[in-house]
Amino acid sequence: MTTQDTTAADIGTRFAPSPSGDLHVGGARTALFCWAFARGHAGRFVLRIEDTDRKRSSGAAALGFLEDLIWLGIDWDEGPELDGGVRGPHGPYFQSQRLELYQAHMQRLLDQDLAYHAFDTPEELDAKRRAAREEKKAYRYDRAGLEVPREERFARAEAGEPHVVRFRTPDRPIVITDGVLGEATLPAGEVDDFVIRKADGYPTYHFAVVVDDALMECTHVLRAQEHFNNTAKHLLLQEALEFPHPTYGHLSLIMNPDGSKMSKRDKDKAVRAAVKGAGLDAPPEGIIDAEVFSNWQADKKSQLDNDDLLALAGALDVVLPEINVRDFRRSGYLPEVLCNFLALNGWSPGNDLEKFDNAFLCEHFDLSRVQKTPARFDRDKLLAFNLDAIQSMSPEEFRDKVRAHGEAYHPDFVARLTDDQFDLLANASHERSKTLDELYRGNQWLMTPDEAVTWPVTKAVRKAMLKGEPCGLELLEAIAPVLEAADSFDAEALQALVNEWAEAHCEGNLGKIAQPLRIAATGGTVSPPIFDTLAILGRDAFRTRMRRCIDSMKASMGEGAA
RNA sequence: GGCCCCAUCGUCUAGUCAGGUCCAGGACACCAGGUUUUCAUCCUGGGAACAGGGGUUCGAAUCCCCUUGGGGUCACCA
Repeated sequence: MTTQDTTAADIGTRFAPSPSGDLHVGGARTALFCWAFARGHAGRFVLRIEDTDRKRSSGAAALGFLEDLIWLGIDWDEGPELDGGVRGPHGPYFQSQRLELYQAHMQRLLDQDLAYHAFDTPEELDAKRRAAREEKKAYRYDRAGLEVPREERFARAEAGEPHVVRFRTPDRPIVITDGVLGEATLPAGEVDDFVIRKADGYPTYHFAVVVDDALMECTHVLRAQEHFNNTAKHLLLQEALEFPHPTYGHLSLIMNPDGSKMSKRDKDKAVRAAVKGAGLDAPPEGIIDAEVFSNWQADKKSQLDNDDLLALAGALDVVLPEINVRDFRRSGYLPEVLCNFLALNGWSPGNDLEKFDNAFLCEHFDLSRVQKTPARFDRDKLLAFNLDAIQSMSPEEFRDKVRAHGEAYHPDFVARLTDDQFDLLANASHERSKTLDELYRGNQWLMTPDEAVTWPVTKAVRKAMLKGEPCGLELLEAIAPVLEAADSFDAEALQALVNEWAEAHCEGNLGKIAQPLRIAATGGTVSPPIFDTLAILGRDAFRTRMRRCIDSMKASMGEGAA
C-alpha cells in the first residue's frame, strides 16, 4: 500500500466515469486527486469511459465532461480527446470497444471453473431477493446455477440459451487494504457469486474495471467511497486472473449542507419548492412547454432537462444549487478556485494552509492526508474564496475574464454596451464582485430601454426620494439643469460637479443627492458607485431617465395623497 | 435489517500515526462595533468543538473497549 518500492515512472492512475455531458463536483474531485497524484509522481493519468451499460449509454456517447476537465485545468495522457481523436497506447478507451479483450479473460475463468454460466431468470432472482428482504436478511445468490452439471452448462450456453456468467467467490474472509481507510476485513460469505458477464454479452463493471486497470497499468485506484465494498470483488478477480493488486484509495462523498447526498435532483427539488410556493399549476407564459411541465409535476421523481430548469428557475427567481462543474462555471466561479476548494473538501496540506493552486496540489497531494469522513459542501466558503481570487486580479484581468464570461452566458448584455461602456462597468464592478456573473445579474438597469424604465416606490425609494426637508425629489429637480449642462460626463468631472453642488445645497452631504440620482438612473437603489453609474449610462440616456423619473415620482405622490 | 467504515467549533479542517508545549489553532459562516454615496467590500472585537461512558497512564483530543451518532453497501448500474 505504500509507493516506496515502486519507482515513480511506474505509477498510473485513471479516471473512469460513465459517459455523460456533465461532470458532477464529486467526480471532479476524484479526477482532480487522480490527476494530482499522477502528476506528483511523474506518472500517467488515463481517462477511460465506462459504457458497459447499453441502456444508459444509448446512442453516441456524450463526452461533454471532457470540456469540464479541461476548464478545470486537468489534462490526461491517455484516453479520448475532445475532437473525437484518441491518444495513448492502451486503447481503445471505451469499454464498449474492448469486448474481445474481456471475452478472452472471461474464457480463462470459465475454463478453470473459476466462473460459471448461470441460467436463472431475472424473475427467479427477483423473487428470491424479495423473499430475503421479507425475512430481513441480506440477499446472497444461492448458487442455484451450480446445480446444473458442468457439461450441461457449457452445452446450454453454446446452444445460445440466455445466461449470465458468475464468478465463483471463494468461501473465505477478504481483507481490503486501503491507502485512505486502512485495513478492513469482510467476513466469509459477505460477497456472493456476482455476475461478471451480463446476458447481452457485455461484462459488468466489476469485470471490465479489473481487466482494464491491469491492462492499462493503473497502479493506483482512487475512487469514491461507494466502491469500497466492490473492492473485495475486484481483489478476488485480480487473484483469479493473476493480475497485480493496485493500491486503492477510497474518497469520502461530498454532501449537501443538510447532510443529504449532493445530487442533480436537488435542482428539480429547488424549483419544485418554488413552484409550490408560487401556487403554480401551469408554467409561466412562454417559459417551458406546458405538457413537459405537467408531466414533470405529475412525477415527483422526474427531472427536467437543464435548459428548462434554468428557464423556470429564472422565471420564478430561484437560484439553482450548483451541482455540476458546468453549474459553477455558469455561476461565475473561477476554475482554479473550484479546484482549490474541492481539494480542501477531503484533503488538506496541514499547517493551516488552505489557499493553494493545482501545481501545489500535484506536488503535495498524498493519500495519508485524505479525510475519511464525508464533507458537506459549503458554498459560502467557496464564494469567499472566489471573492478573494477576483479581488487579487488586475483590472485588465478582471475585465477580460468577466467579458469572456458574459460573451458565453450573457451575450445580449455584452452586445448592448460599447467597449468603453463595458470597460467602465467592469472597473466599477470589480471590487464588489464575488463572481464573474454578478456584474450581469446586478446591472439589469442597463438592459432596459430608457423609455421603459419604471420607478416602483419601494420603502428604500420612498425614504430617499420623498422623506426629509428638502426631500430627494426636490434636490433632484434642483440639480437636473446643472447635470444637463455639465461640460463633461465622465465620472471624475461629475464627481467634482456634484460635490460642489452638494457643498452648496446639502451641507456637503453627498448621500442626500447620491441616492436620488441613482434611483433616477437605474429605477432602483442598488448600482455601482454613483458617478460611475452616470458615466456608464451617458448624458443623453441619463437625461431621459431623470426627466421621466421626476414625472413618475410626482405622479405616484399624487396617488399617495389621493 | 446484515456487513464494512468513520467521529475536533454551525461548516471545512490543523493537532491523532511517534500521549505532555492544546483549559485545542486556522478559515468560512454567525454576533457586536467601525469605515463607506447604495450594494458589496474592508477593519476591529466576540461567542463557538475534542459525541457519551468506561478503561490504560504520573498525564489522553491523541491508545483500548462499549454506547450513541453519521456514511457506505447489499443489481444482469457504475
